[in-house]
Amino acid sequence: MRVATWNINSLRARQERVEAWIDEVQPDVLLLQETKLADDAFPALTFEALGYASAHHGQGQWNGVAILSRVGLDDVVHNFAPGIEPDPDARIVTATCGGVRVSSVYVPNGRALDDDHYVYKLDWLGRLVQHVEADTSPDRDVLIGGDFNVAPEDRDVHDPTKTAGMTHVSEPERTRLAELEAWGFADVFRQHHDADRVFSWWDYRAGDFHQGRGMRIDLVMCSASMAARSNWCIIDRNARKGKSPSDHAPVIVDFD
DNA sequence: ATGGTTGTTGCACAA
Repeated sequence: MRVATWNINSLRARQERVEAWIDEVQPDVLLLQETKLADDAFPALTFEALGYASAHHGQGQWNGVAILSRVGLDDVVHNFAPGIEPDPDARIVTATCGGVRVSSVYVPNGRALDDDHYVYKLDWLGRLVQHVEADTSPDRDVLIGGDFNVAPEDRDVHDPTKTAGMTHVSEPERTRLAELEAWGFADVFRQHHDADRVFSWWDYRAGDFHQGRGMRIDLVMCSASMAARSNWCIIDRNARKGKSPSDHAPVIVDFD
């Protein structure tokens, strides 16, 4: 089973590219973030024609997450699981696909360490742990993929001296990721690669992509059984090239 | 050099 996650920074602006990429990569499950669409504008019929069932949790102008699956799609939960304080933003959707409990997440950016949005980000990551506790169990096949807006380690940013004091690298954010790992998740990219400075996001500005200035903030977090089944993981940086790319590259994982 | 770009029921704000 091939699972991929991709922050496409507006599905409307990226539809053609996304379809071409699906045709080339043939994911069984594709998690999308930042669709920037309301639910009634999500092109479910287009994806259905390509062989994918879909679940979308959107709000319009900003945010919006989706799951596409050609291996079944059941038991959809929009937002956090019942009983957890709902997020007014559309940032998480969960479904069971091919026997795996899958979530597509778009973690709040945080903006700056002294911004209220950063407090919201930390709280959101805490609620994500509550969500998996309520929704599933670490001894099951569980996968959360998406834009975590956190670089797990200094080797995941181009120059830690330049990002010090900024969001995405702060200790409280990394501690929240560690809490997810304590629950039972592993950052599956690191099961397969030790290399430093492999990125999934590059700012559009200042030629950052071509200068190699990015961060690895798009993660696939897997429960132990899924991590054991994973046999290959790449970040498809080719998808960041060319005309009108997203500022994120997809992460692809294959499972036995 | 605190620069630059992309997206949106845009004309400011989020990333």
